[in-house]
Amino acid sequence: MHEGVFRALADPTRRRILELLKAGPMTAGEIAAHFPSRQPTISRHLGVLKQAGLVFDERQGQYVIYHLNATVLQSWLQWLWDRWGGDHNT
Amino acid sequence: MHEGVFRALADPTRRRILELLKAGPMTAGEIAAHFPSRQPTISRHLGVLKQAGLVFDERQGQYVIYHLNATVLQSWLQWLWDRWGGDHNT
DNA sequence: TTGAGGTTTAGCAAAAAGGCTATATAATGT
DNA sequence: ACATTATATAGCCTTTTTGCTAAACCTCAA
Repeated sequence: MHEGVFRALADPTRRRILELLKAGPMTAGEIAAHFPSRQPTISRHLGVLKQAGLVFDERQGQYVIYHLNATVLQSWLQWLWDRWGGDHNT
Repeated sequence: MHEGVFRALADPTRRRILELLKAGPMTAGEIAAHFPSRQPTISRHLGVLKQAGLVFDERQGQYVIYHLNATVLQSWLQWLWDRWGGDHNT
């Protein structure tokens, strides 16, 4: 169920992308500008994140805006915690 | 810092190994017996988990007993939650 | 010291992941 | 229709990961 999430998070660049998006939505181009990798490379990372459900995109004119999918991230974290977390009472 | 953990958890077999060890320590052989893969293959997975700090081993005679390292797992989870978790008040 | 059981290491082949360039697609403005 | 900007896809190459077999390494018992 959360397999894609684990795989997606395995890459440091993808984790940094999520960190970026935590601050708010961003176009693909803006995201790419934060990394040394080429635009198509980042585009593919975004694809992996999207397929994992960690982000979603929204086309706005010629731009594609990426959003963090906090819900999926949260539910994954919850699932993790349930399985491996210790005594967090709630 | 937690890079090894992310990489280690990316593989489903390794995650299942951790699940197994949650129930208690186990010898390498016992662990391997739970999987279709060959024993050397599992041995290498154990090596990856060990390097990530997620398990530690203890030789007992000819056996090598693997333990889950709950501490490392916990601190990784904590770190995750601090970064991406929502409003868990504590 | 030899033998057997348990585990790891080496070395290889196949598959997956990541990066790049070139090209395609989408929307915009002229 | 055409050029321009933004993004995605294709195709290629290199590196990493994974699984296997064969061989080495440890420990125990005889």
